Amino acid sequence: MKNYLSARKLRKSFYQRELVDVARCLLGKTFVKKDGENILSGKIVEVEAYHGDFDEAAHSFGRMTKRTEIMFNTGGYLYVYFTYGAHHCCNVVTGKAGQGTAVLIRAVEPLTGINKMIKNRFGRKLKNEKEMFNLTSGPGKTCQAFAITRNHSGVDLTGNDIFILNSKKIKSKEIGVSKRIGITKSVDLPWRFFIKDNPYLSRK
DNA sequence: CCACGGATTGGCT
DNA sequence: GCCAATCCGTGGA
Repeated sequence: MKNYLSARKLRKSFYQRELVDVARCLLGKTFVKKDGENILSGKIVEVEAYHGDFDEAAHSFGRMTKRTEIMFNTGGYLYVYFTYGAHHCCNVVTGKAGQGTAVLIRAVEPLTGINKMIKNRFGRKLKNEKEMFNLTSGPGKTCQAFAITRNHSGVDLTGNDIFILNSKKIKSKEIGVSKRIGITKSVDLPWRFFIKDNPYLSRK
């Protein structure tokens, strides 16, 4: 197997930059979770940005609560929330203390630990090849495949459990931009970013 | 204490 | 394409 995991771990200085810059730069990077014997990893192919100051769709908008406290920390931590009584979604906290800025990981392309991801998602083997593209093609799916729950909210991304590895920067012309998905407020902000034509996107 | 709605998903029409 | 499932965070009484 190609050694996807030899690259260097992203440091706090990467995360503590401006929200949208971090969001775009996260595309193509390798999201990693150590899981006992397994190393689960995937290439980040779709993200969305959320901002506490003026973005009404953000959980951090207007107020800090116990749940969203981690979003107001300095960049470089994980924020995980539970929604619709069924799904977890994970975010990368960015920027400076007090900003309430974070990037939602919406989809990844599986790289290593794929059999474990399949087990976590479906509890069985794949029925067909097509199901590979249903493994991590959404924020809830990705958390399920990586077995990430709100117990992981607050994890330090410069630690050894969950982190992101550097990679070559994705070219601007390869990055698609759109409005965010599934929200009802601040719907017009063009803050969804994705790698064009990647088969693991949550939608085209 | 109670009511309400959600940064989604998958199944059914 | 439409919509129910399902639990918890949040805010108001």
